[in-house]
Amino acid sequence: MELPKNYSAKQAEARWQQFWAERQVYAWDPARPREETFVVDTPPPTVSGSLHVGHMFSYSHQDFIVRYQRMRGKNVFFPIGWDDNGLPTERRVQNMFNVKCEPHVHYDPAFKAERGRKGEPLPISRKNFIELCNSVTKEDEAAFKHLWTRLGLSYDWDQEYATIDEHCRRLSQLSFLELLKANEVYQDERPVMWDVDFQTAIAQAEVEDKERPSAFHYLRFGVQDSKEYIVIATTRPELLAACVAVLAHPDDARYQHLFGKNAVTPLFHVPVPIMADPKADPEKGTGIVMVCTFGDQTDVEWWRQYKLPLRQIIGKDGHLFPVHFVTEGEGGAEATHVVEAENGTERVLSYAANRTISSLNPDAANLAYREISGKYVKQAQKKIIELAETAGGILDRPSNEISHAVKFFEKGDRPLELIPTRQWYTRIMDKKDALVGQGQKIKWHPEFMVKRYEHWVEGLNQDWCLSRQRYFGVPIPVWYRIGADGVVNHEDRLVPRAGDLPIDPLDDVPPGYTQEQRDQPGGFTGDPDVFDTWATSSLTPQIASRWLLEPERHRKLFPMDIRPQSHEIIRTWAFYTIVKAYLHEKEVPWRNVVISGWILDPDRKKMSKSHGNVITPEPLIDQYGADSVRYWAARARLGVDTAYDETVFKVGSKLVTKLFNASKFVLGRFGDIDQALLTPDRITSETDRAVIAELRPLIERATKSFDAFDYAQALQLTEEFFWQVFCDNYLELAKSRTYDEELTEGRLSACATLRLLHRALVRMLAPFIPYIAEEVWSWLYAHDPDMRVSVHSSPWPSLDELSAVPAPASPETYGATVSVLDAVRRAKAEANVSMAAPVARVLVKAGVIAAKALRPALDDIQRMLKITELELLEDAAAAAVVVETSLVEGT
RNA sequence: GGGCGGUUAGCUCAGUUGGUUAGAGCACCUGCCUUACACGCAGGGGGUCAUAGGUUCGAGUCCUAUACCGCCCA
Repeated sequence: MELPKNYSAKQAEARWQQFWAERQVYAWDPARPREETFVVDTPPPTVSGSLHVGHMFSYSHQDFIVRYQRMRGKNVFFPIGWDDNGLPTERRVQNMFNVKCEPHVHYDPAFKAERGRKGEPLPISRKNFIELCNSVTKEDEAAFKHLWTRLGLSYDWDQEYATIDEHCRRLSQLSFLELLKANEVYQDERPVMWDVDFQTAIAQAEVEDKERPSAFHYLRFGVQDSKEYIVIATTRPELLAACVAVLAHPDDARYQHLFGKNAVTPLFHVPVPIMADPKADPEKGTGIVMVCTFGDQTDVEWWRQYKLPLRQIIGKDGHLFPVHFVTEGEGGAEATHVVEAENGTERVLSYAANRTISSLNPDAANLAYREISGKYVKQAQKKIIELAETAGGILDRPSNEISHAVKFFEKGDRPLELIPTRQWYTRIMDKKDALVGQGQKIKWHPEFMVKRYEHWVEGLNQDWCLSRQRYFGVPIPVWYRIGADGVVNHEDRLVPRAGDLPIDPLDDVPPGYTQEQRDQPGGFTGDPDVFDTWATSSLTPQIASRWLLEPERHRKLFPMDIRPQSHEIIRTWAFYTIVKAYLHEKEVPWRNVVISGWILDPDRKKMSKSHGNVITPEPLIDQYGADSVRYWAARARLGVDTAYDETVFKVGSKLVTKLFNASKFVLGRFGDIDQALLTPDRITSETDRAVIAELRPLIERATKSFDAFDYAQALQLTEEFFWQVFCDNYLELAKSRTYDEELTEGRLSACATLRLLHRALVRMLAPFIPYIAEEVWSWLYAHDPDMRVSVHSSPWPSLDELSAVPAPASPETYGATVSVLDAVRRAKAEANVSMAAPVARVLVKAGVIAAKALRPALDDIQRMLKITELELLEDAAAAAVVVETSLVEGT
């Protein structure tokens, strides 16, 4: 066989990609039983995010494990999906084409989006918007698929899915309908965490605390029918008009005499009750707190507990909306909610446009409110302080600056507000203990990661908000009846038949109705919202197994064996998936969770677009080759964050080159010899048996590591053995025998050993560096009767393969031999001569056992190091092997 | 403030469950073009294992506290 001088990763990669695809090397076989199957719940990456090295890192980790399992004979089920549904895609489309979705705009079938369009965002219809999202995700998916293929990830592409595709929409809606039947989801109108820019509700899992500068402002509240005043410290003075009560700790001596009286808000002159509550912290501010609808979660609790009125002044868009102050009794009761027709769809609004608040001085209150009405929260705050300064006697003392945690939507730019809206929820608060228990039934790798899950579940404080007021998502498959009076009855739901799924309630019609009845009195209306993207992503095991659609297949795949993922999504993806598996089947979704760490930048900072330290993956493959990139990923242990270090790619390249060269060499040594002459029983030399004795513990330890998902350990052990034991020592030692002109026993023994070791090592490196491994496999072993054409379908090395080779007479032969090699090589190095330089005389003194171990290896040692005269002295007193080297005769 | 993890050579990381003199790669220095490989081979310098206590015949490894870094949660 003619082999090139250098290995061309680029050419080899393309060739083997095609080979693997054509031969269906990675296809799952649905006919084989569950016990022989290894099932992976692969994370579908968010395709709208930018590709960076972190992707190649964690996705390679799964592939090491999967390739190992495949070689262990498992029928591997390794699907891949794309998470394209949701906000990131919407945002990407908005930025790319400078458009915005306006549901009242009519569909334009001829609409053509223009990339990089200038000017104001162009309003387009919901349908046009979704079409754009679909086309953009197609492009993004292609980019990911391209990268995954180049990286050599061994997915079964027949199992490909996308979380917005028809199958996923069907599964997601089916899951919802099942949970609705089981009363595990419900709809409720209550304050919910709301992003004012995206104008949607969000769930606890998507909240991020950010440290922000703020200030305590000290406001003097009057006390009704008294000259006294109380000072309240607040960070949100703009909510003053939404104040509904004032609370202090029941034991707080300063406020005892005030409980039961009314405080009067400054500027707006609204009387509010002064109440005692143990949750008020006497140490915070002045110990007395104003309750507003709504400043924070505690306000919500107090509002509920004391049935306080709702004075919602912040709108869904983050502006303060108009409020009218009146004398008590005038203008009717304070409204809480109204229903408003919006874009032809009945939509609940959480405030009354004509709402009123009773004030002791409505004229002054209205005058003050006019100044802040319509402003954004932040500007309103500034204005309120100005008004207080101008009015005088309100600010008790200068404000003091603080820094505190403010809740943000993880993708949002402005603090979250609590806004009462109608949303769908999944019941999880009543299952916290059970969910902790489910987490404990799963094995986490590394083990301590289970704590993150447990703490997250224990810290949950609200049910999972499922609905999002967005467009590119899985529609909530529900319609509502409209009464004869034209009012939507949210209690009176219409649901689709399972067989009709997936549906879009804004396009499709509920059973028994016609399109003409949409949004008409006596007719129906569709739920306008979509699901939280996690409502679908949490079903990846069911999506892949096809669950209720193909129960037989589901039983073969669920629960799955492993869930690989990184640690930041334990609270989202892992958590929600555990929730769904529990709700639907009281099962764990997988038996193992395998957690990858992160790639940090060289300064140990998280890589992110905003830091500008993101590294694009593809050029790294171009430069170093896929195997080297995978090697880099394999060096990092599970769960451990690793600083980005490009020198590791170079180390990977060196390993690839070394394997190429060593393989070329062994091919040259035994490639032309009839294989039948190179069977393990031909291994008769003690040196050869000694090195095989070294291979046994390697196989055992690497196998054990891989079984525990510790691929990094397996690589380290194998690489070390390959380089040091195989290349640097054994190859050199056995080399001269392989050059015997006749097919001597010694030559055959050496060649059979080279073959045995090399054939095992190539397989053991194959999960990490699959391209070069397949390349050299194809030269030598693809047609061995006990092997397969692809190294990746061939069996992982086992001790059985070595059983025909007896153990060496002495277990110390290898160690003793190496110590002689080292000593003589050191002598040559110190004399600054070539390793090929002849050695006149070497005297080895060794104890009885060591001498016995060494004797059969002397010939190999002598030939390797070019020693003219080699003498072994058995010295019962020698504690160790002592080597005296004379390079030149007589020295 | 609570929890989890980390801190080992200039850099990136191992350290097989407590056992000789703490390792590797990169970088650095010295040689060597040896019939696979100079992307190589041989050799060398370089560490108070964050700090302070403790357990033990013996601690990088176990315990306690502290400091710093990171993540998660209030």
